[in-house]
Amino acid sequence: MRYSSQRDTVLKIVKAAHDHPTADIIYSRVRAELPKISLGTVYRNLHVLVESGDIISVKVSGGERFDRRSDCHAHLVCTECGSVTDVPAPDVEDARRQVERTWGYADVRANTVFAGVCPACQKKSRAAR
Amino acid sequence: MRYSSQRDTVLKIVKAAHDHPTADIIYSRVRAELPKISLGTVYRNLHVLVESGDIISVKVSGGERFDRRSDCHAHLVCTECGSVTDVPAPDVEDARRQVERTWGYADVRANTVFAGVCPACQKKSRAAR
DNA sequence: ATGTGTGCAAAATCTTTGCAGGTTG
DNA sequence: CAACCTGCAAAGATTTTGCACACAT
Repeated sequence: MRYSSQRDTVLKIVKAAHDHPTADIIYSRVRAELPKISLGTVYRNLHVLVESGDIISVKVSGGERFDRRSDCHAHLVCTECGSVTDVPAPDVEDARRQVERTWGYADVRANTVFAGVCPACQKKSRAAR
Repeated sequence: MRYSSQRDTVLKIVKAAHDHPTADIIYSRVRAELPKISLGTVYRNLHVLVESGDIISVKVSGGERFDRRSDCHAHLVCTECGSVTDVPAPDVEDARRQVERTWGYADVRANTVFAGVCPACQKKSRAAR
């Protein structure tokens, strides 16, 4: 993996983000520093960075989002507004190992996603009635 | 929700499937019985059926897949071939309640996805070397 | 009759890729 | 220099939607 200012900036932007941005949002933030960068390059670098483990990708309804934290944690998604929040990961190590053993899968990683309605959206839907 | 043969058939096909098919695969299976059905109708009905709780949708890399089972269980995804398998859900009830309480979210549901390399793909990648 | 559901096709997303030229080591 | 990376734009893939007509209740 070779140095490039584009990759460097993409990484910096994701590491600075606390809102699990989409590729498109990352694109617009990176453009503030590198106005000539292309969306294709952003996608290519995001995937390289996921591959290298510097960042992680979270699949939720609405598409792929990127996460500055690469350590073990779970996500809490609002089903109304789509916001994503980091939360501590529950311990599923026993289940993980059991799945690995029982189904013969290799390198099994576990991923927990909680989904519900965030306080702001609860308020909004109460007001609508 | 009103009756239609299209919705009825989509539901029947998903309930009969054990392979977590994509919308497109469901489309082709439904067409065996209803050759005139359109892909748009399949999408519309899949979402209605998810909404009503008859089936569930699983988001994995590569898109949305649909699951005949609507009861509590987890998924095991192969990162190579993308196959999806049902596995027993680990107990994350304590964590779920804690998230609900701590972040003030309503109706929080938990979802666990395990990802690894399936036995068949392990074999394939060993053969490649 | 009335409101839902459908087929069709166009459009809207979102993501990937071929290519020619630039950059890094 | 050789391998890698980029910008651009076109192509892909997937999902949604407007419309006029049909069907269920």
